[in-house]
Amino acid sequence: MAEFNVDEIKEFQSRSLVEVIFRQMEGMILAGNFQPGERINESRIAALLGVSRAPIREALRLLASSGILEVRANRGMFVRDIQPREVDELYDIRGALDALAGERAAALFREDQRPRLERWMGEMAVHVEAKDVGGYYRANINFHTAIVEIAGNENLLAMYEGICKRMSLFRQASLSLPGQLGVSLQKHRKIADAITANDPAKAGNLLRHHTLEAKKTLLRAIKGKKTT
Amino acid sequence: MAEFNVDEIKEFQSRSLVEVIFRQMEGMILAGNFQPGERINESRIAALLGVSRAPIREALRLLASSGILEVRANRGMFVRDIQPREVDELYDIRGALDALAGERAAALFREDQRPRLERWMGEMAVHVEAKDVGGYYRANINFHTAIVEIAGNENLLAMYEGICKRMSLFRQASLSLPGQLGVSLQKHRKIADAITANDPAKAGNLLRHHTLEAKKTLLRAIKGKKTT
DNA sequence: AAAATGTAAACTGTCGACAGTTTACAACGG
DNA sequence: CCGTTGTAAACTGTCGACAGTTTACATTTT
Repeated sequence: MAEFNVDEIKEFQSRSLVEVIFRQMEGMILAGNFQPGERINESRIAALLGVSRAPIREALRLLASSGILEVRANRGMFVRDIQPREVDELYDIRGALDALAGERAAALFREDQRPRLERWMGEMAVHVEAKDVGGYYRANINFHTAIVEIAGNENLLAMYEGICKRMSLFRQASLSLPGQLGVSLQKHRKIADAITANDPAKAGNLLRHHTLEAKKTLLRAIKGKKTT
Repeated sequence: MAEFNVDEIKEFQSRSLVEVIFRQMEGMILAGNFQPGERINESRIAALLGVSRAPIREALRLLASSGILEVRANRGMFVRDIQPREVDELYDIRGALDALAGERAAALFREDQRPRLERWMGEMAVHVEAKDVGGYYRANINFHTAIVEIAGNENLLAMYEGICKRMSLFRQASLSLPGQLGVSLQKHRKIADAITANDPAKAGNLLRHHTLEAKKTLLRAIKGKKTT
């Protein structure tokens, strides 16, 4: 565990305390400040944030229900250690949601939304050029999330983001990326084109296929390396 | 609000208190003991269950994150009042998950799982005969849930059940059922056959189409009646 | 009579403390 | 030297109480 960004904590007034704590903790866990498997010490966090344990516990329970933490009775909350088996499951779900999002996005797309897609296409290209795997990973997620946003289904967006967050807890999440960098760009180009051409069926199928491929590549990379 | 089933509360030992409260409250809300829009009074529930407010609050926060309750700052938790707009969203998501589940279930199906599907097929038939809309609604959900279980993806199952629970909060959820009763049985027969024949593509397509149809029927029924 | 204002009750948000369990560790026995 | 047992520290789970906000109601004003 590591330093706290106490700045945001001060914005008491509007948001409720547990929401602020929730966001703060989520950010820190996803940023890697806590290791998977590590226990979260309620008292310590309460002391660091200068609040009592009650709101901390409520926030942690929220993180547990979103799949980022794990509750063990009388032992506390632990950062979840996502296993390949679960990544497999999550990828399948993400694929189904991606396909739905692609269909709806293609159906609803309007020209003024084009920059929201092209922005991330551009960023991905830059990161491929620079061989910046981390940057590419983020731009890639942002691209897909933009599609879900355009799909205009708030519940879908919430679930999608939840799945992405959980998957990012998987230690070797970006293991398969290096090999994909080149091919990936062209696939995303086609996806963006199908959406901007208002072709739901095509966008849906491309996305379904794309996510399935990504999953296979990752799982193959894991079995190849066995780095744990 | 109404009576409490205090029986289950006694099983302290194994499960944690907030889990018991969570299940208890969830059951009561879904059973209709609380009206959509109604406020949940923490103190009253704490008194009724004979515990303090702390575990109650943690359980309620969980229910809020699962979409059953709504948090309003400094005003408390309210039973969510699901609107047609959101049912529309949830149906689309459920459709995508149904299709995925159908594909995976058809791929993984083994003969010894047949009774799990046929049981609910039988129940649906009985309820159609008796024109018992409520019973049919439950058997129908159980049938689809059985498919998701056979798909063998625990995360998918959790999400699926979450969506079904939220949809059941929609007041006119069963509005469209009466008209469907007859046709529906044959459709489900085909779905079950595709799964037991290990035909993923067919099962997936049938389910996708089926859910879409159900959504259209319901939304049409709502607009027709406008009963709110 | 309707609107505005002020006040008390009700309720949520947060806190500090205690009870019960788990964990870490030292003393003991093989 | 290794395993066992017992004890203390650490931590979670729960509680009762208080502070601050919202809500309901009675009073006043137009």
